[in-house]
Amino acid sequence: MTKPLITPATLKGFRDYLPAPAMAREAIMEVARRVYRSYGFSPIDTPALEYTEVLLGKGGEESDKQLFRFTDNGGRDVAMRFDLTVPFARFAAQHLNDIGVPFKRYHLAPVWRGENTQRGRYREFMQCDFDTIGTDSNAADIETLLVIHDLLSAIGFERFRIRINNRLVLNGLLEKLGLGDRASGVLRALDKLHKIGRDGVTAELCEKVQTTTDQAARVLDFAHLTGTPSEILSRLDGMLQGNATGELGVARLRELFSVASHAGIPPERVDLDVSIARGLDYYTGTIYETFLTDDPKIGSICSGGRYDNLAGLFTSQKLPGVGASLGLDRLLAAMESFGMIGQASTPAPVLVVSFDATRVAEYARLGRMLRQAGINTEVFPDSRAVGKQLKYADKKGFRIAVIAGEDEFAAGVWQVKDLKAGTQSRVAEADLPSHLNDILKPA
RNA sequence: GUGACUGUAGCUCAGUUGGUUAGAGCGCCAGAUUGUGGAUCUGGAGGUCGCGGGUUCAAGCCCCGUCAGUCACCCCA
Repeated sequence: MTKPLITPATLKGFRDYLPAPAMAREAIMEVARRVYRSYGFSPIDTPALEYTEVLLGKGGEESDKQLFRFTDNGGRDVAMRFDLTVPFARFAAQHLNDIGVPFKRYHLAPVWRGENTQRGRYREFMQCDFDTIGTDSNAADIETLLVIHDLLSAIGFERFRIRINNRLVLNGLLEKLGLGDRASGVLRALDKLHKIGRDGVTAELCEKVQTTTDQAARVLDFAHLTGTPSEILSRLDGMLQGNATGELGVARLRELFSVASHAGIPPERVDLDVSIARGLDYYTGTIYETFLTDDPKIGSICSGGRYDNLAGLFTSQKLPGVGASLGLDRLLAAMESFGMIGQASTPAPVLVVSFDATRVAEYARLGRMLRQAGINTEVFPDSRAVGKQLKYADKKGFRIAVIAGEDEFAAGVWQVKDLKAGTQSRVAEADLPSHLNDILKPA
């Protein structure tokens, strides 16, 4: 009588990571940590599960519907976080006395959304957030742009565009048009300009948002501004003249593009795009979206913006801030389609072949010696045929095999086989670390 | 959440108007090669046709449900 087998399966939108993609993911996380730390952001962590009331109502109705929500065994109404920003708001309010302001933190962690899946859209995915809270200064907005740029650049991307806008500009225009009360509907329609085009947006504005055709036309004229940031900004000066909100937005954008240029950000990587609005309701100032030139369909892979009052739900203390989030799993899906994920499934470049079963101690000792020299090394556990072990090394993506049998032990040397070059040489043990490093260095 | 398409070996796929033991390439395992991977040759293993029902003498193929993936909408990383 055999036990019925359980079908091994993962839930819709939840995925396993095999070694090669898992290593790519960890590598990106290490880059993100390094870049964030280089700007002085500190790590924090928060629980995956929160009281539902903490998460509800902050990201709008849509995110409420997407919550993984249930009653725990103690009868509490709980939910899994759907982003890292709302838990951060709770965290900031709760620990304000300890953290002080301004406060800069980064947070790399999975989040969960019960929405329909697609390539690059999962129900569990990793976000890499960084935020600066407790300051209104435009310097923080500018720094956010620099971080996004340095991050993508450090991951290895060259062809990407950061699209920037400022909600103050949009709000100023809407005030002038008498649409201030319908801002979110207008912004939502406008955000689709790149997708559904001018006529589509006009239709949505007139039908869903109930604007007049004249209002819709003026919104679209505005949204269709193209050119360099400074060209667009001069046009905006005229369009928003006399509106304090709009003028402030333009001034902040002007400073941002100017500083970015002085800081050496390549101009082809930053766009001023007055049509982007972001869905999330809590952004109030600068807005960022990042698209890969070679895979725009996968969506924004790093987005964020400025908000006036992060923690208003939790404290009367006003906490303005600005930040952004890298969508790690979405980025990884894009990298996979570019063939940017390596095929190696081992983090060790060196395999010590177990040639002679009576020399287990020698192989183990060598492995330790190489590790102490900073070279990741695996010792094959079984004394199988050398050919088998080399085949294993080849398949797993080891760069070097170190081999020794009776002859080598007698001569006091090791055979070093470069699996990629196909070359082999006899090396005295004392010279081994430097010899191996010479082979590994270019990679 | 709404709508559409797809699901056959580890992978990519073929499979006639429904018709007997479901095929190929690649990969995998073994051998040629008992001290050396990638190439070549020979042999071999591997399939509940996503899963569950239904129609039929007969279902990989038709119908319903379900799960998963993809695409669009919505939303967004």
